[in-house]
Amino acid sequence: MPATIRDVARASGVHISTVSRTFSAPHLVNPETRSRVLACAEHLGYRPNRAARALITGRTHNIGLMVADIANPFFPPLIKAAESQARHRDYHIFVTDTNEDPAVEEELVHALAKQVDGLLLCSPRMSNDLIQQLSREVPLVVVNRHVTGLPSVVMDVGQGARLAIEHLSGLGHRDIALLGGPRGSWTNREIRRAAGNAARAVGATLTVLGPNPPTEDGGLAMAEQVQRSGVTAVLAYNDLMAIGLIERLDSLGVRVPSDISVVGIDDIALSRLTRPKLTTVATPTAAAGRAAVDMLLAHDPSSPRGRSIAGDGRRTTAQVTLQTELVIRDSTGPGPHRPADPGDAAAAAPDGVAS
Amino acid sequence: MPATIRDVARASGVHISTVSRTFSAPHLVNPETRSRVLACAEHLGYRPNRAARALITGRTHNIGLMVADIANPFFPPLIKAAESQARHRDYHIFVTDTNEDPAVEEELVHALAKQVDGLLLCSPRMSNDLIQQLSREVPLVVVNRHVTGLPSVVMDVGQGARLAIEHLSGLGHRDIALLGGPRGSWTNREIRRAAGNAARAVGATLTVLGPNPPTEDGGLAMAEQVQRSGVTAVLAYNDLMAIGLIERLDSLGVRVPSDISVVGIDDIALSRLTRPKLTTVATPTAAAGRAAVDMLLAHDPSSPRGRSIAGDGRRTTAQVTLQTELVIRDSTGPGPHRPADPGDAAAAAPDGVAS
DNA sequence: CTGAAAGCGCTAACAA
DNA sequence: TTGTTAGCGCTTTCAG
Repeated sequence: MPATIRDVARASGVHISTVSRTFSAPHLVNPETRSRVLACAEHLGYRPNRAARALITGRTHNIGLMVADIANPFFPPLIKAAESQARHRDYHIFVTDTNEDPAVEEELVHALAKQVDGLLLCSPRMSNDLIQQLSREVPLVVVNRHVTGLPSVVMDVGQGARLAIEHLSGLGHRDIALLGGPRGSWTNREIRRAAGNAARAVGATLTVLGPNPPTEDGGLAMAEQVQRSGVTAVLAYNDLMAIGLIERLDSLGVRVPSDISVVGIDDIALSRLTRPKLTTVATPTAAAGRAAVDMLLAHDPSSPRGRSIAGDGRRTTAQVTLQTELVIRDSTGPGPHRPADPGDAAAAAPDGVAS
Repeated sequence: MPATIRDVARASGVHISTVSRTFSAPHLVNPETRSRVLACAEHLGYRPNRAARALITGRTHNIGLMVADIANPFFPPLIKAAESQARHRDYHIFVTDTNEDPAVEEELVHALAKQVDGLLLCSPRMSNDLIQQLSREVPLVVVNRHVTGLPSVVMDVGQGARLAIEHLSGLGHRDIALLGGPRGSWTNREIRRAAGNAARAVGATLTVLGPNPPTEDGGLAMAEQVQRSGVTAVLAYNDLMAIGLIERLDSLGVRVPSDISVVGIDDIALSRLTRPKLTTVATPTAAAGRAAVDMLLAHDPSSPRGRSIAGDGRRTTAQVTLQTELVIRDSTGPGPHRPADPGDAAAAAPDGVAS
């Protein structure tokens, strides 16, 4: 049986409220009493029961983290960073996998609401309306998406997509395909918008292919269509799709980058290990995990369920946008239309970074 | 403000204990009353507060899952499967990352003990003694390791290592290196033992190199030593190390599999995507995650903190061993000593499975 | 600075 | 079948 506050009180000869104060408001208790209580607690292996404490304080010291697919290599670094950040602030993290299913997402928010001080929704597939509505039940921070009125952390994939298109254009590519991601993905819309604008600016044509599942298979399945489309370069919604695409192109006899250049997005660990190594847009996933936790815990400590309040009493809705970078590796090479200055992007050092 | 049991009682004109029964023992309440209560609950968006319930029942309906490194691709499929299994049994999962640090592990067990009904320790680095001692505080299930008296789920990596050595021997390799994993890893000892025995049985010499960190870098760092050692084949502690090794060997001008054959262990998703595709021992990680959750929840429901009890009242300590298989891909090829029957393993179909 | 008392949301005997 | 009562482990007024 684990020791309770009563055991400690009895052992140290004080009332339970004094033991309570020793842990939750140490400055209110006489140093001598305090050290005696602490000694007894230590000896009995006592730890305050957080659930009981939560019942009365309203703060659980738990956080929920919802991701679409734990096995998607994009998420583990984010989860790891969030868990670490939370733990250092004395919080524990519930991790849940929604299988890209909006219905599961909603149910999970309800199920976890009472057990956490807030929820991190990573790349949620629910509608904006629903997310806003759910945010009345429990504080929410949204990652990889903008939802009006809610704090969010996004990676600037738009900028990344632009850099990718400019890189390809600089290499002499004018016919580029965009391998789209899942329908309803904010990231996908962002990439599409930015890539479209960038292509227009550099005078390239952009063919959008999709939507597709954001997986290796999603890329595999599109290889023939890419081949038929006659493009000389592809920007994929993420690295996994890019890798699947390259894989299948290879078995179709299409070489990367000599026949077709491919750029991914995310810079998952894997992208450094494939042959050819993948040119990709690096997104700072670990930083996003930390930032999301920080935003959630930035609430006024005295108002358990409140939103961040600015000094003048107005609500502030923080939006963090993290920069992305283009990492040039081996899956992109010269295209049919040589650029004005041949010594430009094409000559960039391998594994170089352009931002 | 979330609705409490009292709100529902008031709205439906019954006592709170009737509302309580409606949710935790529906058969004890009149069907008409029940549906009225349910309707009110639904209308108010009421959900029982699990923390409050746990306080009195002793069951939190939470599980803790401790892994050494979330970002290690071996773990995500296990976490995903465990989370899914737990959720379908109405449990939530705390996920924590210990950074391969035994001290963090111990602290985390204490910290989570009161908040969970049990803990899954995946590849823990703590001593057996400590684990046994901690198991008196909270039910523990150990994954990837045997601890006397505790339920455990292990993959039969010994069998896998034997298959790998036999495969290499069958290809004509007689000088084989074993790239060891981290010190203190049960899996590592098991591989080493089985590989040693198998090598002896087939008349090959086994050079053990290590210990090494279980990462890509761990493999990278050993490439030169492998080259110098003069072996023609390598069995690595895991796929990550195998991939790192191949990577560096390649840049040293050593080709895989023509110069050196390499076998990994785990069959992470990545191993299918590298060039050459990795021959490896597949470990059923998802099955392990599910099995571990099942073992933890297999306790007698009436004894919140008890161990599994056999019919005759004796304790049973379940040990699940999951089979592994050899997946032959492209990183292994013929060695200098041709086998007796050339049409044997060397001719196995690509991506074939031998078990 | 410390104790007494009330109560967080809920379940579990026990009566009625 | 339902209500009453006590209390899980803890924090938080309010007195003293």
